[in-house]
Amino acid sequence: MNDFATTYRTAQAGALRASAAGSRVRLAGWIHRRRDLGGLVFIDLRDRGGRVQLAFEPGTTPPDVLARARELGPEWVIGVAGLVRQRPAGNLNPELPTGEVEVVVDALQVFSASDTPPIPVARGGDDELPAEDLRLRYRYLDLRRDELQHGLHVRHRAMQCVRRHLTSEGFWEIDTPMLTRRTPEGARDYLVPSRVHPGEFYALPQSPQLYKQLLMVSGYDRYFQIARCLRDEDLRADRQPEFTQIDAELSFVAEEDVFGVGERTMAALWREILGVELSLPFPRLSYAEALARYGTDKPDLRFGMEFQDLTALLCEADFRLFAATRESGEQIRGITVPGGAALSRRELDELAAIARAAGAAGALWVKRGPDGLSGPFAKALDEGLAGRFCAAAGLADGDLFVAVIGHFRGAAAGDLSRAAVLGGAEVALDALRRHLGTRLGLRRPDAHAWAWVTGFPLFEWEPEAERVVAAHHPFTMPHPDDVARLLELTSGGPPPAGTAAFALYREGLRSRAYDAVYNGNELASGSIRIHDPALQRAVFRALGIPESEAERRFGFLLEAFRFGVPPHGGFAFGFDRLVMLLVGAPSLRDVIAFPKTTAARALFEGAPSTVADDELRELHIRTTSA
RNA sequence: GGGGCUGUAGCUCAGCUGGUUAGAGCGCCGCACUGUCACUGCGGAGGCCGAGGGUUCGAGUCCCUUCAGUCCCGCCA
Repeated sequence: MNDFATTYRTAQAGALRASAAGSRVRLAGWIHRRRDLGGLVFIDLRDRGGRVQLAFEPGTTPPDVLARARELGPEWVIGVAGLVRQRPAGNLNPELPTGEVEVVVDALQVFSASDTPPIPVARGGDDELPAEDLRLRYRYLDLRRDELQHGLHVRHRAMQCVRRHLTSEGFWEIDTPMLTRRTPEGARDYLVPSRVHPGEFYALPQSPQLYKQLLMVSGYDRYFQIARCLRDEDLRADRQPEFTQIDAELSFVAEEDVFGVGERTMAALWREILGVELSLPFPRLSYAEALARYGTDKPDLRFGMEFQDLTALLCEADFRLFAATRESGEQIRGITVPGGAALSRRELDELAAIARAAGAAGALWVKRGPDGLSGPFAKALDEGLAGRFCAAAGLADGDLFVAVIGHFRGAAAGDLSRAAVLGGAEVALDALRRHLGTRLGLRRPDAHAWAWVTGFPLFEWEPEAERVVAAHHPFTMPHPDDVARLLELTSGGPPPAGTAAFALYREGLRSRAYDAVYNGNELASGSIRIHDPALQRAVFRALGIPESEAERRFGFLLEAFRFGVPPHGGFAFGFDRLVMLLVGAPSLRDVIAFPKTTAARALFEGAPSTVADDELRELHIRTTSA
């Protein structure tokens, strides 16, 4: 056990407890707050371990020390020596772990003074935080606060926990290059100019994807890395330009093997950090099922309120909007909200606005009270239809039903009309489901609803470019039931383009890609990879990538695959997001020591920055603006 | 690339339909105070109202541009 004793101190200030009473200590740290009562001065001394009260009192503290204590300001770094003693009865501070003791100081040394801090470190309970730009500009001060220190402590513990666990499952931690080759697919790369090769650039890795597959080819069997990844894309509260992944890859595995490793790792984390025992295995949910039941590939499974398709029933009603679906082929889907009839009229009106904001034409609601149904379309249901509607929707007294009309994705594969592909009424109903879940307190922070979502589509359609792209990445193994169809569609002939490509997409081919979802957050994704060169060629052909181009882009991986590839697959968990959720922080910035702003600027050190012309010349770079 | 919100004292904020000397709390400085722990009391200093332009007799307030932060859509294989 480390007691933090050094040349400057005998103990950590924040670690003092009643058991230390009676002993002499030397402490060092920052002045958190000073309370000068005239004859008597109290100072809260802070170090990484917490805070302890120092008492400067006449009689014990020498007069010159007491006088100098009056001159000290917040955030000065001092060292003191004195006696730890039990606080007088009635003067304990139950708020502080050190609150039973105090240190009566008899010697004081100032290591360094501090200017008045531009942002406060010691805050009052309900003070607002300073503006984000100031917090980032003075990050070293913000990091002194308990909340951020706690976030980084949990981050450290989580990292060690993951390393310990994966090591126990036979994984080797292997690091991979930061200077790598640009990949045209996917996110924008950060580029690094080469000085020795004029006009050539490295790219910083978006992920160690290709390297970890090469490690499998090399026979390393089980690899992991807590990997830094960099993507030059626009940011969000939960997206930073550089971020950290728990990246792992295994050989000779199928989905279930990968899921087992992933969920045992998460179970270890939740146990270590939250003391919560996750229930294993996580539920598995197909992508199609997730879309049909929740309208999203990352459903919040802490509560029900599943989508119900009542098109056939409701289009019988004497209601123009419903009847119109017989012509348009749109669907009427909705959710039953238990106890939702208690919502105010104002809240009910708000629902349509939420649906519109999410791209739907609106939302319709009906509630069931003691006197039957009421709401916008209640009158359109005659007694018989109303009865069948309540039975079908499971609508009990006090419940609310909210419906959205439109084209819903997630119908059976093969039923993907073009409108359904591009539509997205499910987005609106998902927004309503999440809104109502929050409103009714169903998204409890102490509930831990994990799931693996499987069988993601193999391809996505890019409408602007009129082409098919890999939904996950081009090395993702197609779903076994869809391989035959893929080979059939891509056998011979030129790569499909335009309508031929769209027809291929419309097949709804599935892949062996999967996500881990937690309380409505996507926290990991991965896949079983292709290890069969013929199948890989078929996928490239489907993607419209000629062999020569595939060779140019991914040559080193394809070449490696000619020399014996094991079946393999893996996952990557978003580590920053995990930590953010584990500590309940509102932003990724609170669990990263030195984060960037949403404009990808580093306010503390001032990056990015301009570079002198002669330095640019050395890198063979000429800029066109700024 | 698009949209919303924010920018007034070191910090957090108020400042009405445009009106004379721009306020509060915290912090800071000074004085008093022997059991405080967001100490308390009294006094004081502190403002280019993000920047630039415009409208007006007059702009913190209205308009345009721009910068910064933030949230969202697009984007993020």
